[in-house]
Amino acid sequence: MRVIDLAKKANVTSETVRHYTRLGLIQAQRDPNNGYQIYDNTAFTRMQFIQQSRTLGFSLKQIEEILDQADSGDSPCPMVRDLLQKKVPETKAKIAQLQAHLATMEAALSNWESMPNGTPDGHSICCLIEDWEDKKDHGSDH
Amino acid sequence: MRVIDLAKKANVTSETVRHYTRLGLIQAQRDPNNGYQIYDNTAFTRMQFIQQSRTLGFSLKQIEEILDQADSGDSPCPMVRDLLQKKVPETKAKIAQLQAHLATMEAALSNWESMPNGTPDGHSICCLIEDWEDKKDHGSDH
DNA sequence: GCTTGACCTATGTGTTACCAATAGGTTTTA
DNA sequence: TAAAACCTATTGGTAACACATAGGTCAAGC
Repeated sequence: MRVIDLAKKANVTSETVRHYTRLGLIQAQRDPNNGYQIYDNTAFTRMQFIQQSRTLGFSLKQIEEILDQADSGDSPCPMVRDLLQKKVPETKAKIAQLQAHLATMEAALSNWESMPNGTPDGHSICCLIEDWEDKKDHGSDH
Repeated sequence: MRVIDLAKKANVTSETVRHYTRLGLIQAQRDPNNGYQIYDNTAFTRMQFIQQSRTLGFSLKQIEEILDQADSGDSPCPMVRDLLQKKVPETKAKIAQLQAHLATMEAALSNWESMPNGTPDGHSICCLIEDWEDKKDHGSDH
């Protein structure tokens, strides 16, 4: 398989295949005639594995570690379990933050419905944001 | 005020102040003696405004547009309202995605409790991820 | 008077996971 | 045979800074 064949098979762009190859996540042989990258089914399997892992929220760096561990003969499973167990609370925190964020936006929008569009006068930049500002000091962002 | 004074007053790092200055979000005079940046209270007001806007989820690029519009004498309020109204559904979508993600992770973790740590044999990289893979095909991740 | 430490300057690099553009070589197809 | 579609490697872009570099400035203490 050449770049585009693997890309189509794995349903990604050619750039993504090249990117993973550059990072060493998948391996390729070289066609001696023209220097093209040649991929085999192992590469496709790894592509699938990478996509599974990305769906689970792993970064490419973490995936690299998982693959390295597997390549060196050790079972990456305990590591994977650990990583996921750490990701769960992180994801929960992110969700909570976004939800707080959303509440802030919706509160601002409903507050603003009754407010005029102030024309800047040198003191105020946007009365909507500045007036809303008085009502906070209880939500911490980050 | 010098960089660090404004930074302390606005509760950010000096780097952030310099960053905003480089982007033109806040303005500074130069001390003719040594070339240091000198900030006045307008800069502090804008720093506060920027932080308010960031809390509301605006990007620096959007904030730049808001400030530009205010600086050129137009009220940015309608634009701000529009931007926020667009952000609300985006944020809801992000939350939904993260929640789906979380459910995937938790399902994987509970599925894996009963599974062994496979040692890689050349066919399997991490049985946990690969076995779990069979059970999907119904959740689309972006 | 001089060193130390804390500050300042500008610039460049790193972060994430790619995408896009460049410039050039190769293969396929009409 | 020429154009279209592919390949190569390298570079720069994305967001919002953090950090490092190399050098200049300034206050205080010895």
